Amino acid sequence: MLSRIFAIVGPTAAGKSALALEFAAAVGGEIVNADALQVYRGFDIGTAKPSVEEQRSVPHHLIDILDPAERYSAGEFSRRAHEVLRDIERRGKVAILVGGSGLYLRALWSGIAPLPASDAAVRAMLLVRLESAGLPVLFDELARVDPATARRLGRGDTQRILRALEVALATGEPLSSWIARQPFGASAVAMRKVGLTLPRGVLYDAIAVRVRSMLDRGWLDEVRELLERGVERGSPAFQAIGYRQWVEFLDGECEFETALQRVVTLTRRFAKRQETWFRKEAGIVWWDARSTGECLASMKEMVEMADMTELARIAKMTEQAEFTGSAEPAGSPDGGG
RNA sequence: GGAGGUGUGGCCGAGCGGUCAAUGGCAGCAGACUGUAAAUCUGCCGGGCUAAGCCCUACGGAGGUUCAAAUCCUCCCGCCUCCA
Repeated sequence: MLSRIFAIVGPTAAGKSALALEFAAAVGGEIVNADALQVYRGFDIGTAKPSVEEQRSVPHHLIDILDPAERYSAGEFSRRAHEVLRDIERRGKVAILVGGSGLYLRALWSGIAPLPASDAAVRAMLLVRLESAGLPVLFDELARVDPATARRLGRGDTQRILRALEVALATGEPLSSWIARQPFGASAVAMRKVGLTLPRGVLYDAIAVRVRSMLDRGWLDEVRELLERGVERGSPAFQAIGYRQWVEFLDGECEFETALQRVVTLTRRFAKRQETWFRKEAGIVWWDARSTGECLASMKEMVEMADMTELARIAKMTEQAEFTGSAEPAGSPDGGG
């Protein structure tokens, strides 16, 4: 069963999707998106979403499930992924998680604490206070209500300071005690983890090339359309790298070349952060993304082995059920290659 | 040909006699990360060491003035602007 769930991870532009597609086609698998932005409808080119043909050729899950204004989160992903995985397992298919959102994967792999979702009212109040009082004041407040978390966070970490305060205020219980009750690792979904990577320089070049190709495929038109359709510039989906920069360009706030350079750079830094994250994640088997043949073969082998042990198990059960006592021994776990 | 300006670490850009291996910013590198995570944040960032200290090489090049120069002077080289 372990061998029937896979996760293909690694930095952006390493070729995770392509490998997943090939693997899925070979073993009749289904792809589960583990990416924070591919969930948004209409944000296709810049998020490197699989094409419609690709999505038709292999079942895909957790793609295009939200409107740009809706919020996604690690917890939400984890819940939905559990469901999808259970479903795929029930159908006896191989599940292939693909994505580069480290926290999301960890939430699934290690079980994220059951924190309350973001509370809009509390959040709005905090934003007002941030505006009027400033971050240092909010940090001091956090140090009072949740000293453990305050100690952990940087004084300039607006995002986490707000979230920690939000949890404490909304639930009356500090974030640190929520986490203490169920830290990472308390529950887990086991799977085979495959990491795809490239030497830094090669990866950076690949990113530049891919950004260009996204433009050639009409990325700018896509952004233009989203704006025309009335998608708010501040909606969650617009935090995807590139989209914001193209909006600035389309709004006439910067030159095309400036925006382009910015997009490439941001993507590189993102890829670097992804590598930092996955590097320390335990249990990932790394492969050079330039030669995925071996990796693919290895994954297929794992599936075959899993199938065989499954067959052997079924055979054994059948044998026992027939209880013919001295019948010839049926299927055995070994076999040809 | 004449007048003026300018040349700083990978890039941009401060500094204009000592407290300068040189403020900032960018890029780069490393790290953190519990519902915004493609987000957010932190550290390092000339080289070498028996590293909270020391040594070396550095502010276009060569000289010079000073106890002391990226900072002042002379010449040379490159770039820019204006007048011819």
